[in-house]
Parts: sequence; C-alpha cells; structure tokens
Amino acid sequence: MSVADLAQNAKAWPFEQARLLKKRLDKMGRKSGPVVFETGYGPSGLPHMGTFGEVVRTTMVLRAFDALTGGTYEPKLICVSDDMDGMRKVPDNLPQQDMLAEHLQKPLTEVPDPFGTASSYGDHMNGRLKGFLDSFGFTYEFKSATELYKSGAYDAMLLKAAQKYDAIMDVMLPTLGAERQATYSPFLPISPKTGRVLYVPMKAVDAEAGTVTFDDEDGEETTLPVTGGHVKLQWKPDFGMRWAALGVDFEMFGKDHQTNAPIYSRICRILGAEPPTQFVYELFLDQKGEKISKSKGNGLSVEDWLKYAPQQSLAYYNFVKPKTAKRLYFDVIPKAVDEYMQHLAAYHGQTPDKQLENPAWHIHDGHPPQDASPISFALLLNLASAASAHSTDVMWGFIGRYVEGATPETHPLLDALAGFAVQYFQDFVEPTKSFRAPTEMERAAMEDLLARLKAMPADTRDGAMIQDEVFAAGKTQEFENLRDWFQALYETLLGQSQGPRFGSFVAIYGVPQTIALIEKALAGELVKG
RNA sequence: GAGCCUGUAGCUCAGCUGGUAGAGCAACUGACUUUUAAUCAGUAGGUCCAGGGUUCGAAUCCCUGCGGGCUCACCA
Repeated sequence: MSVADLAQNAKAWPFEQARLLKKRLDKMGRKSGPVVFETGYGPSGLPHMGTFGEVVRTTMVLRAFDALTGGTYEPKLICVSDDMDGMRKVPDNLPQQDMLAEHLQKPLTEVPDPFGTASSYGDHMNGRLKGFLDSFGFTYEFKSATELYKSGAYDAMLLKAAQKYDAIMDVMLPTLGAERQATYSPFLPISPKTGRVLYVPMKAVDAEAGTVTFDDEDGEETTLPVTGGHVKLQWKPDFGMRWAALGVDFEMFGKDHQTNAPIYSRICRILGAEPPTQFVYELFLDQKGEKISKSKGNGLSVEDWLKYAPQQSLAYYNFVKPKTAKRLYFDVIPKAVDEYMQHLAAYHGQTPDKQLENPAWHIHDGHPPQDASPISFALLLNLASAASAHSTDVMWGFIGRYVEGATPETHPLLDALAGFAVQYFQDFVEPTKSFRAPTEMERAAMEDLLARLKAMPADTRDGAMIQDEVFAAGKTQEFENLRDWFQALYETLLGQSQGPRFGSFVAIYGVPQTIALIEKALAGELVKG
C-alpha cells in the first residue's frame, strides 16, 4: 500500500487538513500544478513563537498534502510580510525613538532603518524574519507586500476592487461600529504629500479610470490610481484580495482571526476567487493558564525554549493538539523533549500506517533520523541536579558509567541533551536549592575530610579510594547513622538532601574543587537567603 | 452576546475509528549501615462534570444542561 493510500486514512491533523485541501482542488477541477500555502507576518514586531508555530504547522500540512497526492502537485509555501502597513506607534524597544516618531503612519518600508543596516525599517525586519526562518531550515518564498503592490502584482485585483466597491462596502459596513462606518474605506491611499497611510473616506471611486478621490491631509482634494502601490487596502479587504491575487489555497491563523475569516472569504469571492482552505489554531497560555499579553511579558520566547531544548521538541509541541489551548512555559519543556524522543525512537519499528501518525514523521518532513538517546531528558536533569553539573564534562563522567562506552562522539544527540540539561539545571533547579550550615559534629567531620583530601594528590581520580576517605572522616565522629553524614554533605555542599555517590562525585568534580567547596561551606558562604 | 476549546487519580494529562479505566509526578509500605530515590519490589487512590438518547455494550458517538478558559466589538 502506497503512502498516498495510507494518507487517505491517516488521522494526524495535518493529513485531515491535507484531505480538505485536496477536496477543494477536486471541486475546482485542478489535477496538477502549483498549490499555494500562505503565512502572513507583521513586520512591526520581531518574529516570535507564533511566527514559528504558524510556519512549522503550515509546513506540516504541506508535507502531508504532498504525501497524500503523491507528488502530483507542486505545493509551495509563501510568506507575505505586511511591510506596507503604516507604523502605528514606535516600538519602545528600538533605538532612535525620536527619529522614528517623525515617520509615524508611513509604510514601514518608507521608515528609515533605526539600526542603519537596511534600506528601511520594514526591510530590516524582513531580514530578521528571513534570518529567523532560515535558522530553522524552512523552505519558503518570501513576498514583500510593498513589492507586490508596487510591482503591479495586485493591480488586476485592485481594479476589480474598485469595480466592486459597493459590494465590498456592503460586506464591511455591517461589521463596523457607527463611528467607524462614517469614515470607513477599504482603500487606504498613501498621501503624495506626507507619505503617510491615510484612513480617510473616499469621495469618489472611478472604476473605469481605476482611481479614487479623497481629501489629502492638508484638505486638498486628490485623485490617485488604485494601482501601482499608490493605494493599499485596509486589513480585512487586503486579506481577501491577497488570497485572490496570489491564488492562495491554504492558510491557517490563530483564533483571534476566527471571527473575521468569513469576511476575508467574502471579499475573496467578490473578487472572483474561491477562498482557501482555512485552519484555526489555538493560542498559547502562560504558566498559570492565563492568556499571554505582550505588556505582561509572560509566556515564553522561541529563544527561551531553544536555550533548554532542541528545536525538534518545539516543533513537537506545536504539532500536538493545535486546537487546544496549551500552556507554554519552561516547565513543559522536559516532557515535550522526552515525548518527542519516544516517538522518534519508536518510529523505525512502526508499520507505515502508524508512521504517518507519528509526530516524528511530521517534524522531520517524513524522514525521521535514526538518532535516539538511550537516556531520557528527565533522567539527565536528575543527573545534572545530583551532580550539581556546570559542564557536560561532569555529566559525561556519570553518563559513561550509566551507558557503557558512550562518549560525546558516539552519542551527539545525548551530548546536546546533556548540555541542555545543565543549562536547565543552572537556571531553574539550582536557584531553588537551599544550603544549610553544618552542625558542630558535621563541621568537625568535614574538617577532618578536608585534611584527608589535601593529603592526596590533586589529580586523584580513584572514586573508591576517595570514598574510603570520606567514610573514614565520618567515622571520626559519633554519627548515629553514617547515612546522616552523607546526607549532611549533600545538604551543606549541594543544597539538596540526596546526591551522587560522594567518592565518584569528588573524582569527577576534582579534589581541589571539592576542597574549595568544603571550605566555602565551612565559612558559611553557601548559606544564603 | 456569538464562536472555538475544555471538564478522566491529589497534580499534569493520555485514552485513536465504541468492548472490563491508563501514564508521569506526588503519596504510602518494604529492602540497602562504604549511605543514596540515578535502585528494586509493592500499595493505595477515579459515579471518567450532570442528565437523557443510540447500542448487546459509551470516558469514547448524538442532544441538552452546568462549570472553566480563550477569541471576537480599536489595530493588524
């Protein structure tokens, strides 16, 4: 049975969407040729989690579609940047605030680049977007709205919009409040005098000539062609017009667009095109299950995630249940990593039909690698914590004993995960540690241990021998139970009640380093807050 | 108000196209005095929100309610 056949019944949501899209094409009688997947991007802000999610998920549908149709179409992903939108306000995280303030309301591609590296602010942000997407290896075609408008790519549809002005207004007006209705226009002319995007009513729309007439900012009546980038469309009509002009076949968007999506579709139909297959995904929530707002700064950035886990785990998290509101916070990372790795490890032993359901198939474009880690991320985190690891060297000291013969060279994935585990430990586990001061008896034993450690060669690597000394030091005191001695070491030196076999720990951590650590503990430097 | 999502063990959730309720963590019991939970063995805990319907059989499908969450009315 071919992959295309199996894909007919695959339950994974990208296949469901792919089948809906196929149905659309069948209805239109299209049996081959290009199929356009679109994602949009607003370049006033930096690429973020939503940008990643939308592109990675759209790519998953694209791959599923390609598998479903066995390569009979030419699917492609285009990424449109709305860089002709007016700059509504100056983002407060940018340099040259005063300079930018002078250019408010102008198209982003007409605003100078405050970083001085690109031809405009919009262009700079487009570069950031492309760099962002490229870093993940996405395949896409970049489109600048400014270029689309200016090059004439939209001209035919813009002229049609002028012809259908009344029909468009009939769709738009009922969706607006009374105040907005009074001045609403689907056409937003760019003032020839000030270069700003104008939100003004149209005094006349001449479908024959393809022009609009309005009062410019200084009150002078002005007529501009709707074509050639002199006029842009307001958001909702723009969305529908873009679908029509670019022949978009599939687009997904967040729930915040859901109510408006039917409007985009109606505009698209008015312009004579069949709107694309659409898919609405849920927005992420923060750690408390509350909505994410930029002003509160809650939630999690892409960079945050990638600091603690491989990118595939983030793709995995985006794959799972896109229609359910999920929490997006640091604490979901370890589980996402382990679930991803479990699916990856299972993949090559699965039957083809199961493979199509496996998230790994979707994350790896249908070709998951053989890679697998013999140790779970959760265990690595325990290890990092137990050993108070600040480097992967320490981690490997323990891993080598756990997995016979493993080295960073033989297990690169494991090495990467070990690095992430160390990072996660340092940032989230270590700060929660609480050190206590040693009791008098413990102090005496620790001083004894100190003397013993100092008596041995600094490069001692014999864990068993060190363990003997630790044990002997404990025996010098009247511990009720020698276990208490070891526990005291953990609590005073590592800030936790459990730890690794102490002799082994010292052997890897280093004798001089351990001496320093004990001295700090005795001096009370580890006890804080 | 409209739309979408959601309600399963103490917590976080899995349960795919209906066939006797699962995982992880937490908890509890027991084993180990060169300790160790990075170990092993074991225990407990759920009217699957409620009520109807379809069925031989429903956590699962349908309807209705109730609870929780989010999105939408400026901008994109």
